[in-house]
Amino acid sequence: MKIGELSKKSGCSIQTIRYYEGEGLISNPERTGGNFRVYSIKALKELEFVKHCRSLDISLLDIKLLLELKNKPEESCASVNALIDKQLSLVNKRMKELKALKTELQFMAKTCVADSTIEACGIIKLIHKEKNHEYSISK
Amino acid sequence: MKIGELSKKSGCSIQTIRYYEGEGLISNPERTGGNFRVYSIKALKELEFVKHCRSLDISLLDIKLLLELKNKPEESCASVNALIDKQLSLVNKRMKELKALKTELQFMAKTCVADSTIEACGIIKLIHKEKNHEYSISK
DNA sequence: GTAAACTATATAGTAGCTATAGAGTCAAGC
DNA sequence: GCTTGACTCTATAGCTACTATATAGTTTAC
Repeated sequence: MKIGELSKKSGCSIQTIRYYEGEGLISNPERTGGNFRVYSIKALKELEFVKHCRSLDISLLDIKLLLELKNKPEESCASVNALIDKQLSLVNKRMKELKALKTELQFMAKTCVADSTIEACGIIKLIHKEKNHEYSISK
Repeated sequence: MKIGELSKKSGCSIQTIRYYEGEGLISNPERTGGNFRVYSIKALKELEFVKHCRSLDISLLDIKLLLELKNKPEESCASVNALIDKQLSLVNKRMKELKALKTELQFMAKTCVADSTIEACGIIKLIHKEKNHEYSISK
């Protein structure tokens, strides 16, 4: 198949496929006489692996690492494990941040009574007042 | 004060301060004879406003919008409100995604029994098998 | 034979910074 | 007066993971 078909089957854009090739995440395809890329089912599998890793938010660099590890099937899988753990703690960290963000934004939303003017708007004042200290709910 | 002091007081890097200036998020400072930037407390306040917005993950574009709104104190604050609401739904969306991610990563972590080989590692297999369907916990 | 659909490469743009190169400025100490 | 070190200046490139564009060549259908 050509790149357009691979794109449809994989759900990756044509640009992204070429980009992944350039980054060495999928193997270089054969070419037709007219220099068009030709892909096999194996290539689709490769691409799907990368795509799934990306859906897990694994960085391209780490995906490369995983691919290298896949080529050493006899080695300990501790490194694969470590990578997933790292990914998990990344996700946990970002979730914490988002939760704090959410609380603060909700607090802001509450301080604005609709149909007021910007001058009187609680939100702008809030952004000004708050600095390093907590958004003083109590006290 | 000069940019180094402003950087320390605000917690923004020197580069970032110059970048914000270029983007029009803080006003252009006076210059000394030797072309050094000179800042006042007002400038520090401006920078803190931007920084606080950034800590709320508000985009530079939206911060610009907020700054414009601040200059029209007599207008309705509905737009400020809308901006915060937009930000909130963004955060909610990302939190959902992260939760799904977390569940999947945790599932993966469980499938790996330490000290196995990569060949036998459940994680790599999992990344291969999973496609569009759920990571079949039940069934 | 030609027009539409597809593909190729190269390059620039996105967000929000950070890092670097190369040069100029300023204050303190000798 | 001169040097040294700390600071600042601008301009440019780099980061991640793509997306978009320009320009050109290739296939396929009618």
